[in-house]
Amino acid sequence: MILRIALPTPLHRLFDYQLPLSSLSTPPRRGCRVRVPFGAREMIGLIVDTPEQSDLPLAKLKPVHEILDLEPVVDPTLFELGQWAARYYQHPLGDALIQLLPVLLRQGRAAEFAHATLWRAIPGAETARLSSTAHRQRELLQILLEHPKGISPDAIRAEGGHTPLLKTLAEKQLAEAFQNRPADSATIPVDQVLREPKLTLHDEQAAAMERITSAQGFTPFLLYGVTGSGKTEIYLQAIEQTLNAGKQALVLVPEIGLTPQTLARFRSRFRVPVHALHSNLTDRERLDTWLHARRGSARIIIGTRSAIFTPLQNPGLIIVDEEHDSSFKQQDGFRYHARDLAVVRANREQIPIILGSATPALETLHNAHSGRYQQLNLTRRAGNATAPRFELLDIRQQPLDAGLSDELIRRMHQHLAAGTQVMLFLNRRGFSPSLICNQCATIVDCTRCDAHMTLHRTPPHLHCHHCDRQTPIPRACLHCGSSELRPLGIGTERAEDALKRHFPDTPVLRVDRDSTTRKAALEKIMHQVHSGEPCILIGTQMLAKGHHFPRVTLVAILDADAGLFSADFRGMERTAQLILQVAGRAGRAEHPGEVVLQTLHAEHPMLQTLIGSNYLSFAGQELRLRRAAALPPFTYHALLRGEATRQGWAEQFLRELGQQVREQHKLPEGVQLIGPFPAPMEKRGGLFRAQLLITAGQRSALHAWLDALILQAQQHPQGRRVRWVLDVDPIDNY
DNA sequence: AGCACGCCGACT
DNA sequence: GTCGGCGTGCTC
Repeated sequence: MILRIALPTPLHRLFDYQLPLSSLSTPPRRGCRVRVPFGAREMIGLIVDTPEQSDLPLAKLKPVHEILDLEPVVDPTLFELGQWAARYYQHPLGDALIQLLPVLLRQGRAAEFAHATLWRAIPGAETARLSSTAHRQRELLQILLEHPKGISPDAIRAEGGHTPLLKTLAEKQLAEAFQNRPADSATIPVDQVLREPKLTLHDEQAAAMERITSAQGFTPFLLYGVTGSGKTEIYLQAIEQTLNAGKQALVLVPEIGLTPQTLARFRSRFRVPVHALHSNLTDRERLDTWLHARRGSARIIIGTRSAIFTPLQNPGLIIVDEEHDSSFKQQDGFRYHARDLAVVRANREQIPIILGSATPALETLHNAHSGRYQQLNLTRRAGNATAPRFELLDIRQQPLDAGLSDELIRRMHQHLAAGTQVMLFLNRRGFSPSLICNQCATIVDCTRCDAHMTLHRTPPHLHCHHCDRQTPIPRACLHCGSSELRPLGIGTERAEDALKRHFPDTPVLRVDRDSTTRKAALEKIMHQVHSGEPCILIGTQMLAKGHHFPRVTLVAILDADAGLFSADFRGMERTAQLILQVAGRAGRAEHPGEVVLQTLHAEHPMLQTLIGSNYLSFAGQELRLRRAAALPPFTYHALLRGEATRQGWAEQFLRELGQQVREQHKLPEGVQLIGPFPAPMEKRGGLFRAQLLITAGQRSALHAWLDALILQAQQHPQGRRVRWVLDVDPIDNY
C-alpha cells in the first residue's frame, strides 16, 4: 500500500511511502500522523492520500516507520482549510498543515491528555465552613462543588479560581487531589450557562443583536462600533446563544488584546470553561486546550492568530475582535491572515462570524459595501458616556520640551488638578531615535541595517529596533572623533524625564516594551492606574489596545504626524486607526474626555476629516482614492520578497525571474509585474532585500500565474543564494 | 530547510 | 598531516 505524505519542508510537493499491508490493523486515514525516514533524518508527516500508484518505482519508496494516530489529528474541515490556505498563500502544503498542530503533536507526542492531578471537594464540604472574609477560598470551593467528578488546576484557572489556595482547602479537610484523566465533555444545562445577568441593550445594540440572532448558516457580519459603544456585550450575548444551542465559540483577539481584563469579563459572565490560548502557555497547556476544544469540553476558546486552527467538535460562532489589527497576519514563513481564514472557515463550517472594530480595515469595509458582509453599526457610546472632544494643537513655531508644547502642559495641569488622569502617546520607545555628532552631524547607524541606532537610557546602550543589535554608547564620533554626541529626537524615556521635571508631584508611568519586560511590571502599572489617583501615563502602541482607563480624561498624541507621509499606501489608514484607538482610551466612563493631537499639519485633510467627522467618512474618502489609484481592496497584490547576503543579488534574481516567467508564460490580462525594487529598508539584519510586486484585477488570474512564478523560482540557479518568499495580500512593503 | 558529500586553508 | 570552511545536490 502507498501513502502520500505531507512533510514539513519548504518543498512544494508530497512524498510517497510504502506501508507493508501486514503491519496494518486499521486503514490509514487522511489527517493521521506518520513517522517516516526522510533523507538522513526522521520526520513527522501527515497522510494526505492513499494513491493506487506512485510516480516513482515502488523500489524507491521507503517504508513508513510508524502510524501515530488511529483518529485523524487534522479533521476533514481543518484539513481542507489548511489545503485551501496553503494554495492561497502559495505555501508548501506539508509546512502549512503541520502548523495547524500544537507543537507537541508536531513532535510526535500522543494526542492525549497528560495524566492529570484533579481536585474535588471532600464529601460534606460546604462554603459555610469557611470564614465569610475568605472570598477566594469560598470561590474556589464553589468551583470544586460544581465539579463533583473532579477538575484540573488549569480548568480551575479557566473558571477564575485561585489555584494556590487549593493547598489551604486541603489542609482544612475540604478538598483533595486525586489522579485521573479529565472528565468527559462537561455538559452544563442550558439555563445555567450564565453566571451573572446580561446587560440591557440600547436600541442600536438590540438591532444588531436581532440581525445576529436571525443568522442562518454562514453569515459574515462587520460589527462597526465606536469605542465604548458596547461591542463586547454583543459578543457576549451572541456567544450566549451559541452556548445555549450546545455549541462552541471561537474568539480571535490581537496579540496584545488578550488581557486579564478581557478574560475576566468572559469568565465572570459564563459558567462554562473559557480557555485562553496566549503566548505564555506551555506546550502541554496548549495541547490540553487543543484536546478540550476538539472534544467539545472547551466551550469558549479565546486566542491569538494561530487559534484559528483550533479543532472544534461543535462550532457555532467565530468572533474576530479588532479585526483591522495587523497582528492577525503572520509575517514570516506561512504568511496567512487569520481574519481572512476565519471567514473561510466560517463558510466551510456554515456558521456566522462577527468581525468587530471601531476602525475596520478598508478591505473589510469594502466587503460590507459590496454586500458580502452584513454591516452592523454601533455609533453611540453606551451608558452616560459622551464622545471625547478632539482638538488639533498646531505646534508650528511652538517651543517644545521633549515633544511637549506649553499648551499641552497647561492642559495637563488642569486635568490633574481636577483629580483625573492623563495619557500621552508616543510611538517611539527608547530615549531618542538617534545619536548625532555635534561637530560633523554624523548619526550612529546600525552596521547591519539601513537604520539609526536608538539611544536607550535605562540601561544606557544603543539598540537597533530592526535587528535587535545592542552596543555600548560610543564616547566619541566614529567619523571625526569629537566627543560631542547628543541625542536627536524624542522617545518615551526622554518624554518621561521631561514629565517628571514638569510634574514632580505626580506619578509618571511609562508603558512600552522596555518597561514591561517582566509580566508583573505591566500588571503593577495597571493596578496603580486603576486605583484612580491622578497620574500621567506615557507609552507606545501598548497603551492603545485592550486596556480600559476609566479615569483618563485627557489623551494627547505627541506626534500625530508620524505616519502621515509614509511611503506605504496603507500609511494613512494605519495612522487613522491608531489615532482613534488611542483616542478611545479617554473618558470611557462618565467623565467627558478630551483628545489633543499635536501636529505640524493642522490643515491636513485626513486629520480634519477624522476629528470633524468619523472613521467611516475618512474611510469613504480613502476608499475613493484607492479606487482611483487601482490599489487594494480594488486590486489584488502579491509580493515576491528576496533577501541575500550581498547587495544586488536579490534584485538581480528577481529581475531575471520576472523576465523568464514573462517569456515563458504570457501574463494574464490585468496582471502586472512591477519592479523589482530594493525594499524600503534595503539592508536589514545584515541581508539586502528586494521585492517584485505582482498586481491583478482578478484573483483567479493572479493565482494561476503565481503557480508558474513559484515553479520558475524553484528552478532558478540563484534560488539557493537568494532566500525568497511569496507574500499574498501583503499588508506592508517593509 | 536540513543534512551529507566534497574539495581547499590554518592548526591541535 | 587533519579539522572545518561553505558550494551544491537531494530529500519518496
